[in-house]
Amino acid sequence: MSDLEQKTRYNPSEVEPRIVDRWLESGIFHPEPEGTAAENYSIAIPPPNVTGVLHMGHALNNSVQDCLVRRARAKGRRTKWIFGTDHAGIATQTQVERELKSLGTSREELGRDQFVARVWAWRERYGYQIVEQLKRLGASCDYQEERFTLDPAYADAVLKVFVDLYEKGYIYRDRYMVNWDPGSRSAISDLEVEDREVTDTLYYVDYPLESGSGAITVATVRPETMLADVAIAVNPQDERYRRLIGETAILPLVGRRLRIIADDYVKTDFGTGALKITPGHDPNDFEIGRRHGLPHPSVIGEDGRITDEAPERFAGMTVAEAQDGVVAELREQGLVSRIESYDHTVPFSHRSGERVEPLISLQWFMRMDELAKPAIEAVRSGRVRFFPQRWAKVYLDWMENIRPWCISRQLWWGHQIPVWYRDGDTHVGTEPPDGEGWERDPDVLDTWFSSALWPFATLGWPEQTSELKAFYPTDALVTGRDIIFLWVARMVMQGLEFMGEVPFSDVHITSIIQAPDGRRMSKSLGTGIDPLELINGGERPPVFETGGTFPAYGSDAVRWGLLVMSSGQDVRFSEDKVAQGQQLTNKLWNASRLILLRVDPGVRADVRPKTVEDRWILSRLARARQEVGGRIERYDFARAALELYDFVYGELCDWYLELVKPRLYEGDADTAATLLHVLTETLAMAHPLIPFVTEEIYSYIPGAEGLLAGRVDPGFPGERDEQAEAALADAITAVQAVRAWRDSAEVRPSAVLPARLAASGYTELEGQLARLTRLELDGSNGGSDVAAVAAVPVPRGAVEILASEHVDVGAAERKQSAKRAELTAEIERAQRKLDNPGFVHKAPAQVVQGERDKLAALKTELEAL
RNA sequence: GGGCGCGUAGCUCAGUGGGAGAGCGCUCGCUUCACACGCGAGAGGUCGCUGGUUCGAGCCCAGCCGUGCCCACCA
Repeated sequence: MSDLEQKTRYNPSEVEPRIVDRWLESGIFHPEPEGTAAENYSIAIPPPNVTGVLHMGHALNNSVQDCLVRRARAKGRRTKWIFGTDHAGIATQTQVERELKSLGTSREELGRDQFVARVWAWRERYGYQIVEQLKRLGASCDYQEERFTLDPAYADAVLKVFVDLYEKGYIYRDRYMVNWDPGSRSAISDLEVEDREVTDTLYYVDYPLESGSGAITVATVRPETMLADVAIAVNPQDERYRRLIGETAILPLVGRRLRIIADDYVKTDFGTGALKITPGHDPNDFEIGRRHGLPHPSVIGEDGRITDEAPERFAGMTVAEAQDGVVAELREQGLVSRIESYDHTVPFSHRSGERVEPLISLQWFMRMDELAKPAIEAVRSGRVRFFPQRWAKVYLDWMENIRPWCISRQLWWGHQIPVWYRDGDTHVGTEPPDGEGWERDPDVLDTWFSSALWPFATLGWPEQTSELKAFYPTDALVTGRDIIFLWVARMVMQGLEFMGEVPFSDVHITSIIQAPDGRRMSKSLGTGIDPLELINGGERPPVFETGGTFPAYGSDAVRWGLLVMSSGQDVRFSEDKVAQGQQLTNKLWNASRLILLRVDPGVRADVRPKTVEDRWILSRLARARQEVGGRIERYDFARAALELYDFVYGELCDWYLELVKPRLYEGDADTAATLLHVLTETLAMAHPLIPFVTEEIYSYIPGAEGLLAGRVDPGFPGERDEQAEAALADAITAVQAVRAWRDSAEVRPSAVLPARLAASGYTELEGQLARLTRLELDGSNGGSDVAAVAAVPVPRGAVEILASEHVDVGAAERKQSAKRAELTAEIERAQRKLDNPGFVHKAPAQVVQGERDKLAALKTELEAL
């Protein structure tokens, strides 16, 4: 134990990796699948992208989950944190394609099989990075049962779900307008589209009437799409155009005849009131086209270039080139009557960042309305609860207006759709059809389709495994609000559909941590902060104006800091909070050193209170244990973290350890036993929040067995002791009052002053009061004969300071008069309140009495001055 | 256009009906035998604005101002 002597600072870099190894070797993170889900506790991790790296969102999210999971273990529940990674279709494919490009090749050149093999190799190379990072963070996942969304068993589950839903009529294939992402050259779902504010040019274009009597003017921000116009629509009520309905206009540059049709969709007070209809390239026009039975030619291809359905001179151009070309020709012909700058929102691909091209395409869709019904009911009835609650409304609003989901993606990395075609025949099944000539659908499923099965597919479904019985449904889901629709909602729907039970009962939506300057944390913006740089030390990114490097804060500090930052609101990252966490670990370390270096190695932790301060700390510990544990269970991690900090600093270290030092130095066995008990229970209480330092200290506690991470809480936290709490509260107030007075009287800190205690109720604590304030209260300095030079008010009386060379009476007096004014004001306020009949009659008796007591106390204090 | 948040000490944030809080920063003082990543003592807030409800409002209600996010098919 001699090494403790040397280590005056806690060094997380040395300790934490060692502790991780001990945990992993112990096997305590892997529960055997026994019992039922109702008895056990489980959480399914939001699977990180297999080739991803840990970012701040992961760090927070997993700190939260680890806190819950460690708390559950301490309560003695069989606990499983279901672990694994996601194949992340687009993200992973994009990474590999980028590499191919740098090598001068492409996926097309490699061919599908080669390419997919290449992605698997990529996964082998980078897939363990994030796993190791989670271990470093201290996340106590069941790493022995790691899942991957492309594992053979998982893939079987995905295909089975597809086939089942197809057979139920929920999944169908349709030629429909989709969001085409030219970046990934795939369709994407509505949820993967983000609107961005863009300044475009609005062109007013004259379309000549066939009759030769003038023209009809339309406004458009996308003149290039006019090449696919099939009609012009006006509102049937619009007096300006009513006579033109049924007439024909001529599409400039193309020469196509466009019927002028009437549709209520068209706003009379917007643009020119005449709308060009391009069903192939605009979602609204597509709907209008359907209503009017119009064709929907396409002039923009999936490669983002103009097709040969357009006049030959435009074919092959990019969209931007085509726009320039079209506008130039229209200008030449004098058909652009006006242009103006126009701000509006435009869809962009969330993944590739490219402007989404609405295209008509043959895709697989999933009808969601039937599946949504029970999922809505599950939240309405409270079988699934959101924390904070307001997110339930967000979920419900979306669910109630749910639309079909485009589930096919034109990628190669993912679950290939289990559908085969031959001539006009279609085979849908988990196995390929018999016979020759069948061709499999080349598309893969949206990654979220497989993620939606995560809580049960990870446990062996569709087999009826003991894992499923033991751990489904899970207890909590912890995630960010950005994937409530993408993931949470879909898990609820699929869980209900295939397991007949919700996948989790609680959904905790975490805060989002922004960069210190308030911007979104993002790699591309340069605003990201790498959690591992905080843990291990590293260069401060440019978002920090201070520059320099992070000290190696350690995981505990980062975890504590993140938890205390995330009280439910979005919050700016604050390095100070991480530093505060580090100080907490160091404080706990040193408090433990004080105890462990002084207690006799033969002593064992036990509850053997001898004094009022012993009873006080036991009472405060009981309160803190209840508070910290309760806060964690209510998903109030910020408060749990602060409660812990306040107990360790404000009660254990500032007061109890100071009070108990003399007895500790004397080697009193009862004191040592009680101290060990308090320390052990403090460590246990703190462990879910700061697991490393607590585990490390625990290993030094005499008689402590096994790992703290595997220790089951003894349960009942103990009784509160009101009498001891009141006595110490007064003593603390008194000590602080005397210290403040000493400071104001400019008394040297080391000087011992003769004084007299003229207050009641301090018998048990008089000696401590004297020691902590450096007063001599034993009466040997003259007793009642000597005149007091000052009186320091304390609860129920005063401490009278006797004449001494150390006292600067003048300085003290100046301070005292300020204090007197303050007291007088407060007395007046309390008196006024009590003089108010409304208050006395209507306020609760307890409150009125409290005010009376306060007034009396204030008066006593003023008198003592 | 609709919805949900937020505006409290110089900074980052707690605080949901009864005497305004924390961390950091700042001031003063301490090499007190666990910790100078420490200890003790302080300074510093018309709780965005305006009304209302209440005996009592940072907290509840209404409006306004500022700010952020989500949803939504106005060319």
